Amino acid sequence: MELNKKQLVETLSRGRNSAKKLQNLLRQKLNDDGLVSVDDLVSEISQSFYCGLLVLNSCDSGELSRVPVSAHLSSACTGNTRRKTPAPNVKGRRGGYKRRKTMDSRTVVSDTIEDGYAWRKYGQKEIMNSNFPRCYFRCTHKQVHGCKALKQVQRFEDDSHMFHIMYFGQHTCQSPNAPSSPEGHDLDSKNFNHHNNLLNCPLTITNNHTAPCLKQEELSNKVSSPTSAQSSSSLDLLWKEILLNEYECFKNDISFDDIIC
DNA sequence: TATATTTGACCTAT
DNA sequence: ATAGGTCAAATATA
Repeated sequence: MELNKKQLVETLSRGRNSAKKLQNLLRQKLNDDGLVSVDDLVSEISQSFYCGLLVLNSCDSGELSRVPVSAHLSSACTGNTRRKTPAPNVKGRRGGYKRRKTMDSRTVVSDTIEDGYAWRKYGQKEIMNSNFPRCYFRCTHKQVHGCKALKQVQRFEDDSHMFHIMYFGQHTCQSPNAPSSPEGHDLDSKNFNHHNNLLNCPLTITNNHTAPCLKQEELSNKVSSPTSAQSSSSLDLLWKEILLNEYECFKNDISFDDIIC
């Protein structure tokens, strides 16, 4: 594990440096119209790598802290009082829970919890050694279509803009809001080279020990058309370098659960 | 009124 | 014993 962590630190560092290079390159090449959104996106990429490094470092130092829960994820603490009287004893009516295995799960690092699907929140928990609560969602169409898709969202420790999102199970519903490439459908590893999609893709990690995948999400509304800014072969090379860095993590069989202590 | 959210209680795995 | 995942009553909102 120690060796894996070292490899991960090196890989993330290289990825972050590559993103920085790309950012500098874009600043030279783009006009003012395209600069803002693309620049923001590259900053996010760089920030993602930085977050990963921070998480690793915080694991090493063992630093723990408790800070107030963010209002964004936890509007729970609004002072509203609920259940003035204790709930009746319902022991015996519940049971059958199974702690979920991490297999068949997918992890997404994104700056938004939106993914095009309709989710219904069913729980929230304070997590040990974590500044932010973990929120639990299930598909809104569970009742109608029996859709078993689940989602957990937790904000990153050291960066209030990024979310660690874990998906469990596949969407079996036909949600009208569902994106064309739902998160439940892992892309083939061939798509790793499809750089036209990459500007819009937050980092996705699968736990089923298959090839890494990338996910199309709604960051598309934040960035200008990738094709307009990617004619340069040097840009292609930089993107490939960033993606190869990501791929190396999984070639070495490092799962995200290993990173998040 | 229907649907969604909040949150304490309950349950299982470790 | 504890942490994390889920349930479900109470409450909020459209």
